[in-house]
Amino acid sequence: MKKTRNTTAKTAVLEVFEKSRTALSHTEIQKQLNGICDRVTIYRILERLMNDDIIHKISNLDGTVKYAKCNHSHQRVHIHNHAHFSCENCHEITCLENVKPSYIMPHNYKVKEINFTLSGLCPNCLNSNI
Amino acid sequence: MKKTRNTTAKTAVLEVFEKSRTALSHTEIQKQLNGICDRVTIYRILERLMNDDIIHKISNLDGTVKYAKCNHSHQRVHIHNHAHFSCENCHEITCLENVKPSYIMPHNYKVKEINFTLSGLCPNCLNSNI
DNA sequence: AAAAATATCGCAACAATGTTGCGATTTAAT
DNA sequence: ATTAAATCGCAACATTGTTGCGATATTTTT
Ligand SMILES: [Zn+2]
Ligand SMILES: [Zn+2]
Ligand SMILES: [Zn+2]
Ligand SMILES: [Zn+2]
Repeated sequence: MKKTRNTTAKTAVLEVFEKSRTALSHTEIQKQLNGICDRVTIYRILERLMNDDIIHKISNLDGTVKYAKCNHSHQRVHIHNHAHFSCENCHEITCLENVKPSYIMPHNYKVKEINFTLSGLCPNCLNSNI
Repeated sequence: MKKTRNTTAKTAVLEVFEKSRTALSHTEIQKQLNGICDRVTIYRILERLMNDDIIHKISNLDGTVKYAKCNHSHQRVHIHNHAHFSCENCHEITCLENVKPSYIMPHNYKVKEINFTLSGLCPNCLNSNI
């Protein structure tokens, strides 16, 4: 396994995540970075951060992909089994760290990862009475 | 609401779904149609079929999007709350009609749709001892 | 059956997102 | 300071999905 390095770009990306309450898409990250580095570099940084279990990927029903910081980084077995919420109005995606689905699988499947995304209206947009 | 029509292309797409045991991507459908119609037409047919609750969309963690026939088409309230399984080896995606997650949401969220996709190894690939 | 209305289609053009190769640069270890 | 390896920028490409518009096909009306 390669050893990852700390670079200016990587630090900048991490700061963007630190500042954000919600999950971020590649494009949103790029905008906030303000030209600090190339588009491709961001993709590569995101990949490294995922390998290092520092961020995780969230894939939404509409096909959009976002990333969020893991705030449980140092567990022995690192699994993202929490749910995510995607607001159809403001398009924000947030981690619901405390929402974990329970389910019963048929035999003969080996489950390694789950992706549980709920969509609808977030508290903000619900109150705005859309 | 527009009234949808039955066209050659639409019928052909439906036949492809009928023949398939697993969910299909736009590209896979296109290949099976063998040039019967344009790429764009397939997108438009898929959209119509989704509006008519004949197929549903499945979005995978790796960002790929597939479609599958609904085999519960004539319920009053049409919701896809079943899980899907995505095999990391053969990349097949199948509906697990009987697997439905239970979960507890915080207040103030209005959930309209869920997307629950599990990934790992399907029975076929598990037996092949990968 | 012919005419009118409208849903669908094909094509071309575009946009967004993600990937790859490679030489140049930066980082971390010696 | 030297060296090895990871990272970067750039250009080029691939894939996926969208839009506009004139042409075609289907359905409804007359
Ligand atoms: Zn919202
Ligand atoms: Zn999360
Ligand atoms: Zn498989
Ligand atoms: Zn399904």
